[in-house]
Amino acid sequence: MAREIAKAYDPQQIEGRWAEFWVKENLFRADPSAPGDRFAIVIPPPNVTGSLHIGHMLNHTEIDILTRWHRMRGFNTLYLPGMDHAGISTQRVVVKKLADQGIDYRALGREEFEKKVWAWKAESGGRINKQMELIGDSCDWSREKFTLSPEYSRVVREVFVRLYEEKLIYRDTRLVNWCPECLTVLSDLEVVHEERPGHLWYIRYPVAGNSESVVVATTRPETMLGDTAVAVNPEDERYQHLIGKKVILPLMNREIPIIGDSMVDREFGTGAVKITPAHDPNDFEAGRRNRLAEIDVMTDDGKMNANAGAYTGMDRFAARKKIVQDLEAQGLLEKITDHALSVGLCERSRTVVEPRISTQWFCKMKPLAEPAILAVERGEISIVPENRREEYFHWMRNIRDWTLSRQLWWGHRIPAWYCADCSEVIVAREAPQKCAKCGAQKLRQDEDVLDTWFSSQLWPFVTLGWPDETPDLEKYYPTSLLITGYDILFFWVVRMIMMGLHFTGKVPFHAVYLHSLVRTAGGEKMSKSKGTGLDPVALNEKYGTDAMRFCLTSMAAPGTDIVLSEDRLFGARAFANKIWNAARFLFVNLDKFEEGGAKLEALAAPDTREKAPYAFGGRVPLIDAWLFARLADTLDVVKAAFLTYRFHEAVQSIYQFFWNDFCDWYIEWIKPELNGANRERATVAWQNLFAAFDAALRLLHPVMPFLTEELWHQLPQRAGAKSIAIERYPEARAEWRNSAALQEFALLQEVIATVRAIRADMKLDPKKRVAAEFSSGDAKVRSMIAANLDGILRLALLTELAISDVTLAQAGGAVRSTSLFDIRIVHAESVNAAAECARLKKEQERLAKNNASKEKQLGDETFLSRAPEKIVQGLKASLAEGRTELAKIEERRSQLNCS
RNA sequence: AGGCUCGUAGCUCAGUUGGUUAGAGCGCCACCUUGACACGGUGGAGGUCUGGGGUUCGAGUCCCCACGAGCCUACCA
Repeated sequence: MAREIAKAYDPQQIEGRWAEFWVKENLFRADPSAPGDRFAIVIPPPNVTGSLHIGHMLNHTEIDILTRWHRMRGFNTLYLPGMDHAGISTQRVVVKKLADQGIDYRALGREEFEKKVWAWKAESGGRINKQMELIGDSCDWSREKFTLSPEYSRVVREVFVRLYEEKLIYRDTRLVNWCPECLTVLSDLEVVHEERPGHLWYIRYPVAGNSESVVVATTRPETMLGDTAVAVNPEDERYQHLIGKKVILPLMNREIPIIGDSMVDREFGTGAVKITPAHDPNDFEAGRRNRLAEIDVMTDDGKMNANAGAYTGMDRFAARKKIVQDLEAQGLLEKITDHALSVGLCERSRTVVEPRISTQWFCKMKPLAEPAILAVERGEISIVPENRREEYFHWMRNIRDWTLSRQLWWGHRIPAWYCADCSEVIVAREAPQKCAKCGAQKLRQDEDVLDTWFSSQLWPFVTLGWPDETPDLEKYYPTSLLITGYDILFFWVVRMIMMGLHFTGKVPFHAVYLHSLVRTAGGEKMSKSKGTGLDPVALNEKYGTDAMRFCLTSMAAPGTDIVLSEDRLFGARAFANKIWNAARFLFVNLDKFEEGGAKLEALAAPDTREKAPYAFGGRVPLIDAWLFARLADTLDVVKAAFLTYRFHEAVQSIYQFFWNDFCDWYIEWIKPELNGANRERATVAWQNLFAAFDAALRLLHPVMPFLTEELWHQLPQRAGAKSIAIERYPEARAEWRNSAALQEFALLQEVIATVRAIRADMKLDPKKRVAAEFSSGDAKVRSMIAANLDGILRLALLTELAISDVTLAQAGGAVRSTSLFDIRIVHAESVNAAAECARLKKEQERLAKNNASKEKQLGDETFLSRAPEKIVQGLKASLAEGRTELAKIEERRSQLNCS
């Protein structure tokens, strides 16, 4: 039967098919009652704001690699998918979509708007699930969860009520971050800071009742309309006499007191500060300390309100300009200096955040943080990379209360009701019928919703069934590992740890691996809103999903960010193609072999692959022993690397094994055997080739699932088997390890490379076979060469290789030497003496320099007495080799009469 | 303001506890359109590891300073 396989790998032809197959066959369904150690991982739920970006691709690839790897190694594996309703982000997306259609979402009303968002959720969520399917996520779709599903909401209310009852959630009026565009309060984390050039305006406030005045400096003049005091440091002699007096607030003509407060830095500005309790966090504190009035001068959308006198109705920044002008006109503007300041921006809208006084719900964090700090200190949760652990501690030890409520419509409605009659606040799991205090039935539920992270923080246990004691919770909680980007360490990871400990008494996961961010060429974080994001699906179409997975992980060294480059993608695609063609080689030759009448299926049945490598004539051929030894080494490296999240190391080691060892050496070496006249030898070669290729595919499968699945199904012995994804991962077997074979084959490689180098130097016809001589003083080396002569002759393009123990250095012709052996090509034409002399001179200088530095070190008494014996011996051996080589070079030079 | 990370070949990046001749991919040069693969093969050139100082028998690797790049945290008007 002739197999049809395309010459070049075309991922588009096969990926979609397998993606569908994995879903349809339900291959990744978790079974808590099945045997096997747990490997459970919950997805960091993507936001339903649109589609997955390149960062998700990296995240999912890492998760999926480890999941597939564990699954193949026999673990009871769960990869739980799902999505986050992403309150503010999603609401913004839908509001904008509606606005583009000329619809004001507020006019729509809450209920209608929510319907629109649910429709959007269906669309975006569907797209995301399709993307996940296409990038190969091997998750259990039957367990998909959503943070705003009715079941999830029930648990969110439960948690809110419990925390309220424990007095960890409370309602308070304080200064909060307000976004005038999103029209909601924000937590401190949702405010990003940006350094911007600005000014410091010095404004003169006249003292009431005399001719004195106080000059204050401010970066936000418009807030002066809400000033309720001027503060000076009580120790400051310049102002001491004014404390207790009053100033007249310019523009407003209001008298406000001069107070003493030690918060004032005498060195900064003028040493006198205007106090605006309703618009500045410091001033707010000062105001409360000194019982000052709090005057809010702005509206929700950032305009000046009725308290702003003549400026009422103006935009806050327009008001700033006008106020400065007016002050100047009145001669009250003392001076203006440049002043760089960091402004707080809304993470989502990039609007300047306005500090405002507002009544909101808060969560007390200190008591929750303490056990979470302990858990990490005790090592119950490991955080990788190490430096993030320190960030964790720093953050947790300085944690502040969390503003929970949001003035949005999309989210979990706060389960609090207010009595219209007695103002009682009722927090309950279900809507109460009447006021618990006065019995009135006029109850109004809080309009606000919860910060989206309030629900996400419950993700690891709610998705497994908590608060019910489900088999899933029993088996898979705590989960094994969390993989996510370090940018949401504080938003999400720390909160999950706190909530997990608080509500389940257990850590939510045993390890956290925080991966890199994918950045633009300029080093910036990729962002859709800035247009610098990359669409993974488009890239996958161009290069193949496997190549993308491979490329991203090959660059994912822990602790460093990734700058995705086109070059790397080319390389990854080439690798996929290389494997494809290695398989093609196999299939094409298999056809020829099968025409010879062998029953290969029987020889290479699945259970026989474990017995490889097979022997021929009572002995495993060197090439096979060597390949399996290399495979064992590779498996060791891969295992160690995956267990420490060093994806790049694992992937590079696989690459090296497949391309260099398997393709460049193994396949090239065994070519003649496969279809050779000796059927018995050919059969063994095929058995070993199959076993090796089969193992190599399984080795690669977690990284490149599509390609390996496709090729694995084309292997002849796989006809009845379902998927490589549920095959056993190869284990580095003891009998594969073979350091003698590794050493011996390395010698052959060196011999072949040496001949090739001489040939290239001499510019011999690349197709012409020539005769050569080999010499070594080491009998073992000579016999190893003699035993593998056929392969050497073929790969080095030689007609013969005469073996002797006479050094060839002083012989004529083209000689190249190492400390172990000499090789001479027997060639009628003379060597280009000048070129050879130049090459030898360079070698000579290099060796002489190296030897000299080693001699110097070995002559150093302190080195000899302090360095470990192993190092000293190694250096001595290396010097001996260097000297032998140098001697040979010098001999050659004199023999060639080099100057 | 504090903290963190990075600065290694033309480019993009590896380099685990300090140890003998610092690696890979791409690009480059030469040759090879060979029956798995030109998304290929063979051979080769090319870094003294940003700069300075220190610890050490020994430093790309540890410490200090400087310069450059990026990130995070922060209520100095």
